[in-house]
Amino acid sequence: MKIKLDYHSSQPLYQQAVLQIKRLIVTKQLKAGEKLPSIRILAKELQLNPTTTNRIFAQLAKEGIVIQRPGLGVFVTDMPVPFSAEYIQKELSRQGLSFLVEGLRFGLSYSEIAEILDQQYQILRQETQ
Amino acid sequence: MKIKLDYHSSQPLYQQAVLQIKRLIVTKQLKAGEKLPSIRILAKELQLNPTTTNRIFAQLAKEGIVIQRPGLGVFVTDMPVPFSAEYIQKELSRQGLSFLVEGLRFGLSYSEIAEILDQQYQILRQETQ
DNA sequence: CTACTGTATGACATGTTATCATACAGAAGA
DNA sequence: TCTTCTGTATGATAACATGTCATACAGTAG
Repeated sequence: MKIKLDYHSSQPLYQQAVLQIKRLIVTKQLKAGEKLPSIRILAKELQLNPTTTNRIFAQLAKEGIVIQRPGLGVFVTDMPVPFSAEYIQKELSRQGLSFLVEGLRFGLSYSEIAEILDQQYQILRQETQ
Repeated sequence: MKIKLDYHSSQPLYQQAVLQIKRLIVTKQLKAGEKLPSIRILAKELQLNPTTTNRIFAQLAKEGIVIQRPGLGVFVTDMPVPFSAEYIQKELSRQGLSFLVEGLRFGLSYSEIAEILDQQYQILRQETQ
């Protein structure tokens, strides 16, 4: 599975993995219905404990992104996002504000910050299948 | 001090406060050289323990945003940001990617996500003095 | 039956978040 | 000098997050 973890980062490994799997999904490198590696397989691949790997999938399942089926495996769902528009707006506003304030604090202008966002989007687009 | 904490949020209180003080600084509601409330005063104001309040300032001091001076108080610095361009680029790219992937996962388009960022920026602009 | 899957539990270690209390030391003004 | 403000440092405590490790249970398919 196309996941790279930074084992020296201050970001928790399972959070890094969650983001990267979401990334694979939004870029359609992982499609709805597709099967992900099993807990034990992914654990070996990422050099993590199976319990930690399970936490990755449990987090994704909690957000309705995958479904874990005993005896079968973990699959990408094709359901719509189970969150209200208000929640989405509030949550993204919080993340956007944090991103923005950090950028301004670093001395960047708004257009420079927006450009970083655009850069990341272009990278995602290139990955998109 | 113009700080509002969400005591029911999953975000740590001290992190919320750090972000809000940065926000006051980038909007120039707090200017370079200006004195912030003392640890004990802010602690009462925010209903926090002085130790927790000190953590807020210690974090800001670590990022070079304020300076703590015994007997005097806490002051906004006027120094440039002590981080390399590479670090800034990497850090903001990470935050931007996370923001972007969350938004896409929520089913928003890139322009909708960019608009949320713009909304937040307009709010900041209105606060700016 | 076997071998794969996810699930559930406990034990454990470390770090974060936060409260509480106490003591120390620098700065300023009366 | 004395008092009172300031930040600093330390130790105890608690709950939770993060992560490892091991074991057992249960569902699915060949």
